[in-house]
Amino acid sequence: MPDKEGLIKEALGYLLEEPLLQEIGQVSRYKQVKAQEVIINVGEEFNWMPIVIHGSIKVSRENDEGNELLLYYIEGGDTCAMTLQCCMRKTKSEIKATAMEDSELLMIPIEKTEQWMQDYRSWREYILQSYHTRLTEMMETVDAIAFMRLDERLLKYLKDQAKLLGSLEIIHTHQQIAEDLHSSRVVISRLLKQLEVKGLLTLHRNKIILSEI
Amino acid sequence: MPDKEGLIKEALGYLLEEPLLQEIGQVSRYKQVKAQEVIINVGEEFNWMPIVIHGSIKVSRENDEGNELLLYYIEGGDTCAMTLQCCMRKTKSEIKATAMEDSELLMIPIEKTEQWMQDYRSWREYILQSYHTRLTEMMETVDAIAFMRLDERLLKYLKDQAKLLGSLEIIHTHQQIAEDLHSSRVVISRLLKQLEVKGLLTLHRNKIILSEI
DNA sequence: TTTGTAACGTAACCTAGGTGACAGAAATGG
DNA sequence: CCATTTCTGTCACCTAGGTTACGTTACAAA
Repeated sequence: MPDKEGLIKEALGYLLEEPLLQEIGQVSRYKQVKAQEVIINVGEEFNWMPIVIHGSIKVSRENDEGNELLLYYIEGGDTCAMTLQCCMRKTKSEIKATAMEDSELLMIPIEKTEQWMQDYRSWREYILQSYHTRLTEMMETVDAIAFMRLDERLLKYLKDQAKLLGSLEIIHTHQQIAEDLHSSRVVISRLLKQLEVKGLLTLHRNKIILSEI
Repeated sequence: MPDKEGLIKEALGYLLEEPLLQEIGQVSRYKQVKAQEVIINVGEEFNWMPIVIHGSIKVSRENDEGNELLLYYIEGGDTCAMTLQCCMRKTKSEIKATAMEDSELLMIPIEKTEQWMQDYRSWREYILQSYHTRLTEMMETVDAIAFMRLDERLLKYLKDQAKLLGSLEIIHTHQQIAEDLHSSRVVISRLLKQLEVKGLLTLHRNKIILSEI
């Protein structure tokens, strides 16, 4: 177990009040997840509210027919409001959360969150801000699906990944990308090849290297 | 001016605490809007948080190139969390809100909302519930755009409208429908004709009559 | 009654993207 | 080393939906 208090302070110190940080230190559970690990799946119930203190999480939607679509990412310091609500109303999750890299989470027992809404102004703002960020990102997602062409979405996807993981090398198969964008492998291969011809990236097995962000 | 206290009690009485209802009565402004009236537009700032007490509001996204897309509806008793946040952070609206029928709104001054978050449990729950509902509806919208075919979306759209306005007669031109679904008039006419041939509806000038909900 | 206009119908055509099929290249595991 | 799997490239083909174009209705105003 690393220095939990230190990690909390580092990740959340600029967002939350000191006494709240201490409470978090007392009641939260520290958890490490490996890259590609599924943290929550559609239909599951969940009694802890996760806060990402290090790493990044991919949140996607999956419907009954197995169609999948990437919705947004959660980075260090963020939480997932959708999960929060899933906890508080004791409803089932409508989303799937997957670690994009090895990450560290704080798990907060839900019974605390309601109390903190009452006691801490910074907690209220944190939660509301989280909801707002998620809604805004959902809008961007809607924009992308509704208004952009697949090749533009693909390029945006690659650049987002690069920014998030801080590397121009994207370790993915075409199949994985196709799933995130809800397309098919053949189409992704085709469009990637076009982007390569334009000089925007180079293709390798399991790996794509962007020329620039 | 109608009996504002009565309206408030009727629309929000089962959601909010009595003392809060009284405060709302004191500080809110009552506003009537006509059908098709634009309540908020993209890029505008807004200093009041609206609560719909009667009628229904259509919320849509519009981007720089003038592309439009229907996101969700707000019905009686609901508020628009996106607007709330737009107020609290003093940021510009990312959405457009249009009255679908003659409607009545309560306008709450934003400086109250933060205070109420502290004082009233029912207010906190109301706001969080609103955010959650909006997020859930955004997910449904994403599902629809990403996974459904246009004819299915069109039928869903018509049924949603019928349910919302409580009538099988939908007063819209094909052009208006095309804008809400981000398609083109020709395509909508084509698909409507197909649905008519299948016996699911009948077509008239400015009007579509559904066979059933 | 005529005339102008907004709404609707429909045909011909185009393109983005999905599908199936198959071959070659790269890794992996005995 | 070979065998197997996994990934990628690239055919040919199909379909949903967008676009252009133009005619036909319905209705309102004069």
